[in-house]
Amino acid sequence: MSAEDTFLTALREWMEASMHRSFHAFIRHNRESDLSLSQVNALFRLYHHGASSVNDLANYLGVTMAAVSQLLDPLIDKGLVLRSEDLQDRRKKLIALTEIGKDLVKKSMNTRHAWLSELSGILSDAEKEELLPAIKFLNQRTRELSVEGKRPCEPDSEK
Amino acid sequence: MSAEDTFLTALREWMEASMHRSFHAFIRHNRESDLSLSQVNALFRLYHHGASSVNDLANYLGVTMAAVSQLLDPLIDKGLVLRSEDLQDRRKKLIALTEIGKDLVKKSMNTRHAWLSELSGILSDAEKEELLPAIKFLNQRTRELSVEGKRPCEPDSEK
DNA sequence: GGATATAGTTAAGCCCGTTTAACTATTAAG
DNA sequence: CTTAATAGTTAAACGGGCTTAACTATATCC
Repeated sequence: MSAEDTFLTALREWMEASMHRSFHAFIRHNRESDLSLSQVNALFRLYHHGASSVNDLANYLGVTMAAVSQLLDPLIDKGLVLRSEDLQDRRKKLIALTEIGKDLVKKSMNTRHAWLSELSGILSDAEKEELLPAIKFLNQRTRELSVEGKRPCEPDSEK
Repeated sequence: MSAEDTFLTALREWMEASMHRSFHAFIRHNRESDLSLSQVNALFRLYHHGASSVNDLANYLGVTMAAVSQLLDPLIDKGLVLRSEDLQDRRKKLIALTEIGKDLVKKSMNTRHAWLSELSGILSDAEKEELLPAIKFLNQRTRELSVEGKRPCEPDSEK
């Protein structure tokens, strides 16, 4: 097994375990909220990508603009999201998170990642100190990957 | 900021970025398949937890047994899952992944984690070698965490 | 043995997220 | 100016996932 493969295998194992642990919390949390999966995904997209058009969100979520337009209404009513005109092109609308919306996303992420505290709990201070640089390094290099904002998503349909 | 906080913050940032990158691929992949979210979750549960009863799956998914019983039918038709009697308690059924089912889960995970290859690609061999012990260590300690979780499927083959 | 509880399936009906289609408004093209 | 294309909204209809309720079968308790 090459060094490349060993590294990828270890990384994949870490991701599988992480996703599995985070996912259950996510599904349950989502079911308890009165938001649909698409609504939650839209909020996360806005959180990571910044203000977007309805079309962007539709492409990202893989649904029609009509669906997005409708799923946004309750989000606006709840004050999670703001819908304003794009001054460059007045056909477009700019969808953006409000502070309340951002808080909700952060809270949701913390629920998903509650198990990380548990993990942190069984590590000694020395171990954490030793791991920290590696994690920070991974974060930094991941940020460099295909910089956000490059392209909302792949145009799988003609666009 | 305490060492504990610094560590947790770094870990959380890593998880947020990972989840965000993996999630889009997951949603799209899921939408393209003709499986519902619950069906996919059931398959993942079976993969990580091993053979389960209908009741177990219902609790895990947060739905009724009736729902599980119905969502399993197509999975059995497709040959992804096997439904057999529990010899200890003949009221129960044992739901288990077939080889085809395991392959599908693995394939799905690889799609989700495709971006890891991209990450690996921008790292030098020296960097990977330096990161490897930290990742392996995290994997090991995470495995110890498992209170709820059972053993995953034996990692028999690599794809 | 008889009563009750648990595990699972089936069918009917509901809910709600999505699509389709029709419409408005703005921009771009000829 | 006229025509076509793009962005978004709205309403109606569809479809699928879930629940409830009724039923079968096995296990447990007295």
